[in-house]
Amino acid sequence: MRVSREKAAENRERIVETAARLFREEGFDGVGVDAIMSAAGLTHGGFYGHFGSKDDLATEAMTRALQHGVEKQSRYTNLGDLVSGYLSRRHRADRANGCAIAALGGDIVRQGEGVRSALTASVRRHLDRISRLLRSGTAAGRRRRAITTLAGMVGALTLARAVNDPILSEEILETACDTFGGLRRRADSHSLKPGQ
Amino acid sequence: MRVSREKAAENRERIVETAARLFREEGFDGVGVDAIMSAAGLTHGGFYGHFGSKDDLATEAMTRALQHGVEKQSRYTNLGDLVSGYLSRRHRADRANGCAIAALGGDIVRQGEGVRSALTASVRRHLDRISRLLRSGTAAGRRRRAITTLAGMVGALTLARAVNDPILSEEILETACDTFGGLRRRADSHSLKPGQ
DNA sequence: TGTACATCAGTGAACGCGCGTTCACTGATGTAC
DNA sequence: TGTACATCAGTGAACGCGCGTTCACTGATGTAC
Repeated sequence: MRVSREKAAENRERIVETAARLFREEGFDGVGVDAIMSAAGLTHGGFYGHFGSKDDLATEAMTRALQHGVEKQSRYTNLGDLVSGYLSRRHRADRANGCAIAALGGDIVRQGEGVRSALTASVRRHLDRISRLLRSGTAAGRRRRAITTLAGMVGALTLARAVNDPILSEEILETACDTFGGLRRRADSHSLKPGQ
Repeated sequence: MRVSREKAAENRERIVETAARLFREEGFDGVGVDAIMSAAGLTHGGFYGHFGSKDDLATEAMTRALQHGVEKQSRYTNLGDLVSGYLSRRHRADRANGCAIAALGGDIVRQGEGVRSALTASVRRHLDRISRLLRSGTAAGRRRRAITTLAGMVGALTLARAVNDPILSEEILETACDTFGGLRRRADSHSLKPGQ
């Protein structure tokens, strides 16, 4: 059942993309080689013709997912849109196609250096991206705000997903969206009224 | 090799505490029943005398870890200390005894309802705690700031741990610490200088 | 208080299943002439 | 362009290991008298 080189390359590509989705959805240990290959429309035996090990695929798939994330953020031309896209109900519900840092951030510490380097590069680009969208302040100040904004986004999405209660989840999403997106920045950062 | 009831209760307790540490360090799938029991100074066979399944232990251990987290935060009397304790090098390095939300937040979505309910309760208590430490603003404003502060803390710790480069990690930790802890609140939230 | 027996916490071997990985095989693709 | 052969992408059975779980057994603890 040989397949054309072109088709084989497509298959490999599809395996990586499928894995990138499944890993984000189920975690690294939550999905097996068999499940990935099936989801890609192949059988598990062919896996090692494409990759040296499941770990190798994990590295490649994560790198891919992180790249997608950067590309997605690069489309935005203002911070409010970027943040409300990230902190949306859609993103909260769709782990499989969403931010790899939020989906697997906690597990990435235990992954190989390849994945961690890819993540670090991705974080840097996100920070540059956000920093560029900030309209005011010094370069250093914008850098700091980029860091706190990214941290706030990742943390808020993690919390909104982890929490059991839809109302609290919604509250987290909306509040973080308003604050980090810029709507409530001044109002929330310190008291409106003097006294106490 | 029967053991006194008191000793047996201690053993059970030690299993839960050990599991709470190991799960945070290695993830739910990263550590087996055998490893947990060994670390607790017992053999794996006795496990099912204490728990119905590994999942049952996971629920109990996570609940415990989350409680510890709330207790730890409750000791602080001002926000700056709380945040700089959370966003410290020590906490970054010590996943095993640190915040369960940051360590396992991404995996908790896939856990049972028991764990998620415990996490939700824990988030609520953290928010109340932080809200109470905020000195200024309306109740609603403090609530919002509590949410963005918690999100920022969790996200910053996750990023600082995940990132490969110690310098970037440090920068994230310090910036988030200053901003969410209150030191740079006004300076970062909007431009210091008019123009541009 | 002391003795005899029942209980049961913990032990370690064993089971079964799933998962990562290997391998002999198939048959379509690619290539040499 | 057509034919003959080599290559190799993909298949599916099989292997081995680890892990969650079970179980017969041990011997100290708890209890009844």
